[in-house]
Amino acid sequence: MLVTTKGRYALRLMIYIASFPDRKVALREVAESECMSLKYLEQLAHELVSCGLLSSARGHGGGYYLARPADEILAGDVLRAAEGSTSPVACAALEEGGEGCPREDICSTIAFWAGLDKAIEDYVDGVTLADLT
Amino acid sequence: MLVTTKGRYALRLMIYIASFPDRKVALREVAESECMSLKYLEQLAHELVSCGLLSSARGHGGGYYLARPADEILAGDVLRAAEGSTSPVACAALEEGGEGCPREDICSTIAFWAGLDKAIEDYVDGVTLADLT
DNA sequence: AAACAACCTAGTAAATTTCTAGGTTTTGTA
DNA sequence: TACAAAACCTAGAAATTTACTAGGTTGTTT
Repeated sequence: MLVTTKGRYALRLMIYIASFPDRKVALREVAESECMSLKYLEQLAHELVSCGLLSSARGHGGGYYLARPADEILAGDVLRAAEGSTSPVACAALEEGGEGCPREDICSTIAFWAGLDKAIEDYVDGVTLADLT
Repeated sequence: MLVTTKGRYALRLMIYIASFPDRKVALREVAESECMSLKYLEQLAHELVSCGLLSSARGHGGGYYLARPADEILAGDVLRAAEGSTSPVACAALEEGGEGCPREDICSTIAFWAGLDKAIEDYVDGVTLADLT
């Protein structure tokens, strides 16, 4: 499965936050409303902050808010932040700048996987968070 | 990852067999040539037979061969046979004839996942085994 | 009869994912 | 200034899935 629970949670979290553009959103609220583990959400939200998708305010009354306007955040950005990659296969030759798979020259499937990768990227990068909210 | 080792092995196995259209191919040969576990290949090949993609001949001199011409076997057929599905998420609402996810009516991401699913299906069903051989 | 190859069933080891646990630091508010 | 609420941080456990192994049986050709 290309997208795990983590990726789906990340997208739901981002959509939830995006639906309240005028205030900060505390994870406690998201956890209750979306039936997700608060502790898991905390880890996830932190990763999304690291990737520059969310900003946060600590302390009482704090919470998370979008780091950019919803129409400038791609679904692909969220999935890559959560999943690390949206690539359908773990094949070194598909990674940019990588050293490449030792079978690369004899592997007839590289181009096929690269094409699949592109089809997926094109789709997830064609939808913004604003489209989903 | 949408496609696991199993799916990649399945495709490589099918391509290998397709590259010898005039004879049966024993798995021992594939295992040695492609550096794959014979026992794992046996299980995999059996599944591909069950799904109607391969035919087999037992006994000395036996082996596997394509059940249909290579240009009538889609990459998607192979991946679905090996992976069970190529759907990027395990979301009941995406399965045909399923009962649907309990969050379906309030889940804003269903359509997004369905679209991703379609993008993937369109790609993998647009490539035949003959294209890869 | 012997060799070879598909077929079959179980189980195990490794990896990954999901989630829990128990904190600390920071900030607003009474 | 105490307190409550919230983000931040680290470690690890539980559950699941994946990849692979093990040891056979059955069928076919030579």
